[in-house]
Amino acid sequence: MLNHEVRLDRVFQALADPTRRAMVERLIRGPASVSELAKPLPMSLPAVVQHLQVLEASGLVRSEKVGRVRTCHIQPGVLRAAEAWIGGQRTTWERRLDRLGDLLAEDSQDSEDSEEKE
Amino acid sequence: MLNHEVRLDRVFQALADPTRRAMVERLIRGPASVSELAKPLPMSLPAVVQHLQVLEASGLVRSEKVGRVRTCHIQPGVLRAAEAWIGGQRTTWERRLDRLGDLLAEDSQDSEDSEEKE
DNA sequence: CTGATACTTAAGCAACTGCTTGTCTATTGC
DNA sequence: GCAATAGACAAGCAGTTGCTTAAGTATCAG
Repeated sequence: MLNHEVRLDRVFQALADPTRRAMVERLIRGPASVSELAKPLPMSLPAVVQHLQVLEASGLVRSEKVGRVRTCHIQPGVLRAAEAWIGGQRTTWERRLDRLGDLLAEDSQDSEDSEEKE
Repeated sequence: MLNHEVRLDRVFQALADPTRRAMVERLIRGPASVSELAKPLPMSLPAVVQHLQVLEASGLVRSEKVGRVRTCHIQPGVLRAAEAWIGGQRTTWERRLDRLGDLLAEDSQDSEDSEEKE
């Protein structure tokens, strides 16, 4: 299960770099070899491979080598997990806003009864 | 406008640390002072302040000082921006799956006509 | 077999992170 | 005023990150 906290660390860490986000944006459109990934990027091939290792460690990307070419593809479930964490925070926030709204509504309607239960 | 790429960098970088995610999870339930934020965390107060600076630099959190206490609160729009980037990737992925599905459906129905347009 | 292709591995380096401790400055309560 | 509180500021330090260049290995094409 690999802790789930550590996994989120690695996913967000992986997405924190523009080069790696560009690689994700490329791979989301379909698999690619390492050199295809490297072609548009302004850096050496070993640098790209290192970014790829970060993406693989996060679980966002997998790759297999066939012959002399390594083909990389996205693992969309991990992307969804990151989205879910953020979404969870957002819904907590929205529920809190709702509760605050309810309290305000209560406050404005009761001038006859100053004590509410609890 | 502050480049939007750099902003995503900072947001994901901010979320990549478990301490900072814990601070976000705390603040999403309502504002808190620096020492309130620090209380559950196993580190010195200056360390917490440094994490707070990262969160502020990302735009995720704002704070104002009144008297001697600095009160921090979430800026939920920035959280939504990060969610939107991930969501955008996911929908691109899903559209791609749909297209692949369509192609497979075409392929399996036409044994009479081997050439499709383009 | 021979050269080109597609990576792989390793070492090195400047910059950045995530802490620490120590000191210092503003409030606030009495 | 005086002490306790809430935080600010700075230096230092081990470990990580994001590159680089240089040198390797394994395939494939002719």
